[in-house]
Order: sequence, then C-alpha cells, then structure tokens
Amino acid sequence: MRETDFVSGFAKGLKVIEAFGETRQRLTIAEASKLTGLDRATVRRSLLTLSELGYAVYDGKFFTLTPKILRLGHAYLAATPLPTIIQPHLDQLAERAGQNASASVLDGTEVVYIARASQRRVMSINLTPGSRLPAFCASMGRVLLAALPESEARSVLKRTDLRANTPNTKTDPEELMAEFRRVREQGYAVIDQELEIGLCSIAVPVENDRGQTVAAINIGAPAAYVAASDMAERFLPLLKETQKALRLVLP
Amino acid sequence: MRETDFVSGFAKGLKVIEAFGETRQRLTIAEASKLTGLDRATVRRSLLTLSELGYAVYDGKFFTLTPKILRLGHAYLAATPLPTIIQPHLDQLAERAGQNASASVLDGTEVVYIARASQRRVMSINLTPGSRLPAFCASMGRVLLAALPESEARSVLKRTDLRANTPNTKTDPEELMAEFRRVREQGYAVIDQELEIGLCSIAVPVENDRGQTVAAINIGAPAAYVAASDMAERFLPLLKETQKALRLVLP
DNA sequence: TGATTTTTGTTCATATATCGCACGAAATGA
DNA sequence: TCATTTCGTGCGATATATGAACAAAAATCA
Repeated sequence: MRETDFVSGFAKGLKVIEAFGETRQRLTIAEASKLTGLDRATVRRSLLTLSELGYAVYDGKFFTLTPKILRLGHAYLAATPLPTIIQPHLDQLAERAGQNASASVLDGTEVVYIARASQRRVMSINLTPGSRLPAFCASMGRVLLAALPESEARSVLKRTDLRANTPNTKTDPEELMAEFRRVREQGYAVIDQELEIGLCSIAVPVENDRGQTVAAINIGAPAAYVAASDMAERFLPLLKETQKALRLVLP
Repeated sequence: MRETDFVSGFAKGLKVIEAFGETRQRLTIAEASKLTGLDRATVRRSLLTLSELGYAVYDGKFFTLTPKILRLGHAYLAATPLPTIIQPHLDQLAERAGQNASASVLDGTEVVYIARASQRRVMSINLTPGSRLPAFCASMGRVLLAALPESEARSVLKRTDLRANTPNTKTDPEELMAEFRRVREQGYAVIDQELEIGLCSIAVPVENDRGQTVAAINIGAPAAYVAASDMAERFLPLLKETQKALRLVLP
C-alpha cells in the first residue's frame, strides 16, 4: 500500500470515536485530544464532523456520542453471517441450560462478544455484542487461543497484560500454554472464577464445515450453583450438541 | 461551523463503513462505491485505511469488516450510562414476564435497540443492540414518537417511508397521530402484528427523574400465545414496575 | 475577593495530503 | 473472442493538518 492510499483524517476520526469508550459519555475537545494524543485543532475538526453527521452532539462544551454511532458496529453484526446464524442456536442453548450463553470471536488479545442470550444475571459486568474481555482468562478465549498455532498463541500471550482479575486467575504463560494444550485435547475449556469471583464458565469451539474454528460459545453459571468440577458433566452435552448443529450450517 | 471545520475524508470513511450494513459481509471497491455514491478511488483509500487499522481485511478482491469495528459502536454503549443502567432491569423484566424485553431510543425515524434480554425466539429478525426498526410501526417507536411535540412527531412521519410490513400495519399519518395521542394518554402502546405477523408487543416510556422520556422498554410475545387485547393486562404491571424503578435511578 | 497562572477553544497561514477525474490494464462474462 | 465491468494509478486542483498565536474561561493561590 502506498503512503497516499491512507486517509489519515479518517484514521484520526476513528481514534476519536474510540476515545469515548475509554472514559465517560462526555468529552471536551481537550480531553479527547489528551486521550488520542492528537492535536486539539485536529480533534476539534473530527468532533465537529461527527456532530455535523449526527453521530455526536455538542453543547458548546462537551461532545456526546449519539445512538447513531451504533450503526457502525451494527454494519458488522448485520453484515456478518456469523452472529445471525449463531443467535438462534444460542437462544435455544441458554433456554435448555437455564443459564447465560454467549458467542465470541478473537480480536487480538481479547474476545469480542458477537451474540448473547441471557437467562439470568450473574456477572457484574454488562456484556453485550461488542463487549471485550481478556482472552487468556475467559473460557471462550482459552478455546480460541487453543485453536491457534502454538507460536501464535504464545505471541498473543506476550502482547497480553496478564493481570490477575481474581486470586484464581492463571497468569503464568507456560501454565497457560499447557492449559491450551489440555483444552485442545479435551475440546472444551472450563474457567473457575478466574475472571470474576462467583462465576464459572465452560466453552467449546464453533467450527465450520472444514473444521476451522471460527468462534466459541460458552455457558456461564454462578459458582454457588454449579461447581467448576460439575460444569462439564452438566453443560458439555448441550454445548456439544449446539456445536454439532452449527458445524452443519456454517459455510 | 465553518467549511474548513469539516473533515470530509472522515465523513466519507464512515459512509463506507455503513455501506457494509446495507448488504452482505463482503464488498468490492466498485460495490462500495455504488452503495455510497463516492468515487472509486476515494472508497478504495477508505477501505485500505480500514484494513491498515485492522477494522477490515482485504483479500485482493473483497473487503470484509472485522470484529474490531464493534469497538466503535461499543464506545457508545460503554460510554453511555443508559444501556448499562437499563440492562439489569431488563433482564429481570424478561425473566418475570417469560418473554423478550428490549430497550430503545429514537434516532430520526427509527428506533435503535440499546439493550435486550431474550427469553425465547419469536421474531424472524435478529435484534441486537444497534438494530433498527421503523419507529411508526414498533411499540417502542409509538411510545417515543408520542413523547415528542405533535409537530415533531408529524415531521418524523413525513420523513418516514410508511410502508406496510403486514396487512395490520397502520400507515395513515392522521391515524398514527391519533394513535400517538392515545398512547400519550394511556401511557403505553400495543402493537398487534404490525411489524411481523405473529408478533405482539407492548411498550412504555422510560422517564428520568425530571419526567423526560429518554428511552422506551417493551415486551414482545407471540400472538398465538398472548392476544393483543390481553397484552396490557398481562404485562403492563411488570412494565410499569420497571418503569418506576428506572425513574428512580436515571439522572 | 481579586490577581495570577493554567487550561481551553478558536483562528490563521502555509506546507502537505487528499480528491476526483481520466486513462490503461486486468478481470469477468456472454 | 469481444464487450463490459472493475481496478489501480498519476496528476492538477482543492481541502486538510499543523503548531503557533491569542482571547476567553477555569483554576489556583494570596
């Protein structure tokens, strides 16, 4: 790609939009400038452009994103068959399990939720499509990392901030690599309160008809309700069934 | 705003992203150019910029959005308190009603889903946060339009493509205005298969502590399961309760 | 409170990057 | 094969980014 094939004004504008995600609803020009590292004048132009297009509003002091901004993310969700195909299976899975079920894909060091069926509220975090969690300590993340070549998985870990969310969080790279091997062999991953105290989850890969892992699905349950050691016995058959159904419909 | 305070490269890039929402997953440069009305060279630069930033991938022929694009919409969902505050109430509502519950805000002539708790699958459409429906024929849309001054509601209708989705869809502007008045008086809106055959829904406004309508919540149910005439009796108390709880927590 | 400092929003001039057109090459399809 | 469509690229005209400059607004302090 040539130098001139890059629209830096566009890239900067996207950076400005993402700046809103890092903090709160309202940003001043100076705040956005600090968060993005861009010049105040440049940020101002981006923000005024967003306002002009209806993606943001400006009260003379603060800029606020409007729901119109959701069109951008939705362009992906609507355009990509994966979430659409998975959603009904997920709904059914959640209903039969009586617990929350989710689907996600890997994006760098994080898992991104692309679909979700909630049955009950157990997590303190509000997860919706687009939500992100560190891959190394999430059940779906383990499954997705296990599907990568070892060298790539190791590279992801290297780039990850391996911070412990709970006392249970595994943070040693070698231990995690061993865990990935185990996950690859047994075909599923169980997380015992590594992300949040009181929450266990179990995930399996979603494969297309060529056997490539294209996503992961999981079921989460309160630790008080299902012990980590019982997760597989309790939910693996349901997950496997959904996995099998998806393999038949994914191109 | 001055001419020079508008970054057209940014605006064009956003238009390109939205072009993906209108059709399918993969777009060639020429397709994106047609969809956006922008010059091919311009579209190409935007797409290459998206690829360079990891928001899209290019296989030499087709461009495809990546999950990273969800960060943009998520910047809104994470930054705006509304979805986060509403979600747990919605989960509870859906569980108690045994039906799907959703929350949305108005964006132009459409309602935009900002949160959703699904209990079962009744709609053919896959609704996730960011999904859009025409406001005039959705229960939440009726509630949100009823909350506008009559002149504004009329203006929205004027800009709306009043196409009938089903034989039940009300499309006469005067009839709709009368419906808005009724909704305003009774404090809720019921839709009887105007959007999709077999689907009824009931919505109430979500008000902040100053009584301003900031969103709407609804419950949808299969027409075969609950007749439209029974929707209010069946679900209005639950909706009112959630509405009241939200009024206390919304700033 | 009032003076002083810091931060912020805005403007400006200019060097630089982008836009859209036009053209030829390559791919597609009949 | 030829006709049609799609792509990549060079170029001049035009739009944008930049950082300094300045006024206004906050914040700080005496």
